[in-house]
Amino acid sequence: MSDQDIIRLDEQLCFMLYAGSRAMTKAYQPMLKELGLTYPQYLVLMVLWEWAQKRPDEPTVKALGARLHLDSGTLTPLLKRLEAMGLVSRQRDSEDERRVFVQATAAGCELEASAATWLSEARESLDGSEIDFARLRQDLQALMGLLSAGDQ
Amino acid sequence: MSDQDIIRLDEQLCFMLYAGSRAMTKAYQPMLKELGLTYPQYLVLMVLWEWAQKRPDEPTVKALGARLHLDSGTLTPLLKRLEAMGLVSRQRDSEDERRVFVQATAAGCELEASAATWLSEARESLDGSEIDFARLRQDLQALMGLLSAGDQ
DNA sequence: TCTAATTTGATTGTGTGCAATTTAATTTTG
DNA sequence: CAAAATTAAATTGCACACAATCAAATTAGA
Repeated sequence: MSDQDIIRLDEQLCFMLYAGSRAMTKAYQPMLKELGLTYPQYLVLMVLWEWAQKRPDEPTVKALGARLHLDSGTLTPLLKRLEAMGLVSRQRDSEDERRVFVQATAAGCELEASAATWLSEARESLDGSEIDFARLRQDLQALMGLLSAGDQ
Repeated sequence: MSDQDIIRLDEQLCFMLYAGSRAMTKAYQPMLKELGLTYPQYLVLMVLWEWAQKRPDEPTVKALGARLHLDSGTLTPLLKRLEAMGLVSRQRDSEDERRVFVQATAAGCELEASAATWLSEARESLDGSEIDFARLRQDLQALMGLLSAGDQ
């Protein structure tokens, strides 16, 4: 394979991932506008909803960052905005004051139902698509594993 | 399927796309640091390299935006930075002064060889992976088509 | 022709991402 | 126990993304 073909083919995967991610964000805009959230804010809330239901412990900023692959430089201001909106509460751990617990408030949890309704409607409109979404998700997960093999 | 399962499953695809895109960006950092570029700057140059070789016309900001799904609010400052680095030239069309032609300079074109070398080495290290990259790319392309069906 | 609509970039403002640094708290070591 | 190392958030600075708006140029219509 020539060097020029390599750079062309390369564009196909790294660029499709980049463009696909932004296209997905755009597809969520109608719902996000209704909820008054940005896409990353929605992802954070989604993790907090799941945490509230399935895990006994409260997530710290660090745990949230590990789940979303985001660092405190991104999460701290984002969480402060969610807190200002009354959707999230932040509380420093009294046992270890370096840590900050994060939790969805009642108002934050109420958004889950609206999101779920909107999503199940959106999903219906995708029925009949040729795309194997489960396989795509699995491939992306495998790719993540490969790409982040070197990370801590 | 319950509403709660829907919101859980949903996370798997929209989030994997979001995280996967950023993981890919991270994987390119060693090369990008060497070239002194950001990831979006690299994507822009990649399109300009391809344009220089395969198309007779010069791309305008609009054409570049259409190819990358980016608008002028993102491209204008990015292109100005590339211009300041001497990697790109911008010239207003004298026939229609609303349009601005963009071109990689000689210095900008020289980066292609380094990128190609780095990529072919990186690709070797992925040999033996279970992932079907061509299929993944095609699935992403199909998804893009589905998601951006409503866009102009 | 003369105005209205359209097109193209540029600008502005908000919100991420992330590298690098700082600060404060905790744990490890000598 | 005290100094050093480590850890968790926060802060800072830069570069995207993108909605909304603006300004200039062109095209279309009456």
